[in-house]
Parts: sequence; C-alpha cells; structure tokens
Amino acid sequence: MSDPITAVAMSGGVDSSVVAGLLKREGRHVVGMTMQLWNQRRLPELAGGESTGRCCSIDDVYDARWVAQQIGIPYYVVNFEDRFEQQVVKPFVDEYLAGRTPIPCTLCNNFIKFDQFLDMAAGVGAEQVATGHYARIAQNAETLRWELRRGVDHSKDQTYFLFGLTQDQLSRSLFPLGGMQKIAVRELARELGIPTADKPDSQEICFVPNGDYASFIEAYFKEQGVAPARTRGEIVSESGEVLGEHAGVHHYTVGQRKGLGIAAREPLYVIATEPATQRVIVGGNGDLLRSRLTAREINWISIAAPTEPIRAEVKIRNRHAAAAATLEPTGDPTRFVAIFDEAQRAVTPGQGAVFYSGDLVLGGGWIE
RNA sequence: UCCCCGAUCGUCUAAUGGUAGGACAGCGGCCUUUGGAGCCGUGAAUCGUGGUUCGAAUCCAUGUCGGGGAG
Repeated sequence: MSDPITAVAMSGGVDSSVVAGLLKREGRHVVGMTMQLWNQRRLPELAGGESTGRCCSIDDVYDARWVAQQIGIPYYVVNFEDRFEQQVVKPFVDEYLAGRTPIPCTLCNNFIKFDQFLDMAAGVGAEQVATGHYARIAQNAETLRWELRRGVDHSKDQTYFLFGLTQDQLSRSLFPLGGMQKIAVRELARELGIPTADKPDSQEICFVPNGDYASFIEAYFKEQGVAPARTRGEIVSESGEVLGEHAGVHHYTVGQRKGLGIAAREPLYVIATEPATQRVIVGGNGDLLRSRLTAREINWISIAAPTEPIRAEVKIRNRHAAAAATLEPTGDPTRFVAIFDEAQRAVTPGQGAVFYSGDLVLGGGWIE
C-alpha cells in the first residue's frame, strides 16, 4: 500500500466540505463518504416543513456528491439507516418516554460516526477518518494519551457532543477545523472552490424534518403501532396541586417554560417529569437550581479516572458556560458526583455532564 | 321570594369621572449541530340595555350570570 487513505465524513454542509478540500489540497489520498442515516420520507405526516440544513436529506447528499466532484475525490454514500434507528432514534424515543432528555448527536457520534463509520472506512482501506467537528485532538508526548480540546472558535465548539470518544476512536480521527474560526472556514470554502460555501449552518435534530421532535415521537409510535394515549397526565405544583393537563411527558424537559399553558403569578418551568405517574411537576425559576449532580457511564478522555476529588468546569448542556465544580469519586470510576460552587439551573437527567480543565476535555458522562 | 357582594384581554389583576395598563398564557422572530433557557416583537378585554355627563370601566336604573345570607 502506498499513501494512507483518509475518509472524510461529508454531510453536504460547508464544514465537512472544507475538510475534504483541505486534506485534498495537502496532497492526501482522500475519500468522501456520506452516511445515509434516515429516510426523510418514512414518516410522511411530518412532511411540509422546511428541510434545509438536514444532515440526511436528499439535497444534502446531492451537495456532498457535487462538492466531491468539484474537488476531485472519490465519493460514496453508505447506508447506516438500520444502525442509526437502533442506536440513535429508538433510544431517543425511549429516553423521552422514561422522563429523560436525550442527546441524539452524542449517541450518533458514539455509535455511528466514530464507530460504524470508522469500520466502514477501514473496510475501504482508510486508517483514519476526518470530520468537520470544531474540536482538537492531540497525543500527549509523555503519557501517550490522546487528549481532546475545545475548538479554538468557542462559539462553535462541539466537544460537548464528543465526550464519549475512546482513545482508540480519537487515535484514528482528524478534526482539521479545530484550530479555525468559523468565518475563516467559510473564506477557505470559497478559496477552495467549494460550491456550497454560503450554505447556512445546520441546526436542530437532523432526523426531525420540521424541528417538532414531539410530533416525530408520536409519528414514530404510530408507525410502530404503539398507542400514545398512555402518555397523557397531570401538570402539578411541587406541593401536589393539579394545575393542568398535558398530552405526553415527551413534550417536556426540565427547565422548559413554553407550552405549559398555565397562567400564574410568575412564569412556571418544568422542574421534573415523572414517567411512572405521567406527571409533570412545575415551579418557579428558583426551584430549578441544583448544586450537585451524579454522572454515570463516564468516559475519561484526557486523564485517567481520578481517585481523589478534583476541580473541574462542568458543562451540563451544549450552550452552558462550564461551571466550576468539584468532582468526587464514588468508588466506581465511571460514576462521579459533581458539586458546583454555585447552584446551576435545570440540571436535566439524560443530558451530558462534560468535565473541562480550561480547553481540555477531561471526560464526561450522563446526568442521572 | 327577599337582602347583600361581585362581574375588565384566554387567566390573574390595575385604572374612583379624563388615552383601559401590567403580569402570566398564546403567537411570531432571533439564537443553536440535542432538548431547554434567554432576547426581541405581536394579537387580545370593560357582562347586556338605557340614563347622567363635554367626557363613564368608574355615577344611576334595570336585566343576566356568579358567590354569600334570610327561607
């Protein structure tokens, strides 16, 4: 074998297109691949909304193919729909029914982009994969441990979604955009002659066509023959007073204000959801503050699991300013308690707790 | 049947003779590779009828409805 092959995960968007163009310009042997993850025509009752920016739409596949042609690299579409449904969509639905709030992007990274895709890439001779994530990977020369750092452009940093990556996965991945600003990436896109340079950034859940995830869950139920009626329930105050009714716990997440439909003295927020009783508990903004959380299934990335309490900054949602905390071991290296210096708003079961030391991603787990 | 008290946006409420205002809820937008949050914007009301007055949510009469009391 001659030069090593790099497989670029091309979504059809600007970022991954620039990655492909950049690596090609460096003289690498590049293969472009698009993962077909979900058939947008599968739940027809959801059609009608705008579908721009969807990561697995037909248009995006066309865009990716077009870009690959323009920059002159081989290009393939790989179908991961089965795996995606089993590892991302089903858990997404199940988590909502269990009263938790899932992160499909993290599941997709853990089980699709940095798992099945790596395998597929290896199958065509690619030892490594490159993606358009805004994050940095480097091997520590002393410890030989692969370290993950936030993207230089903090406003685009995606490490929150990457906390599940293992040493093996990191060792085979390239994030060429990690050291760049988004603005510079768009300029580079034009410079590289990428035809989609001005395409808007993607957003929201890629397999939900109109951004209405609750309708998606209900449509998925219907397709699977599950009766949705059992998800209705009461909206109650913390003292147990019944304030209203709701059409399903999957419509609600901790900290949510919109959609309760209850007029009160002050804005009401979801404090918790109780799947066992189908009750949604609401209260004032101050009732959302929590000074601690327990994270489980922690993946330690840049450091080994600590055996003593350590200081860290903990991020509990993607757009949360990481908050100072002490991480206390529990005896199980994949389970820690984070104690915040200042109480944080809306600690939400099912979301990620990602531990940082400055830009360095120490690791992360799921909030219980 | 009589006697009190009350009736204002969807909800709670402010305005005691002088532009019907606010909060919550709703809706729309911005933001965002998860769900939220936040920010900006926006529609929305004086129970009916008559009267007094330059002018009525406000005062008077009456009807309707709701709550309480005497039966």
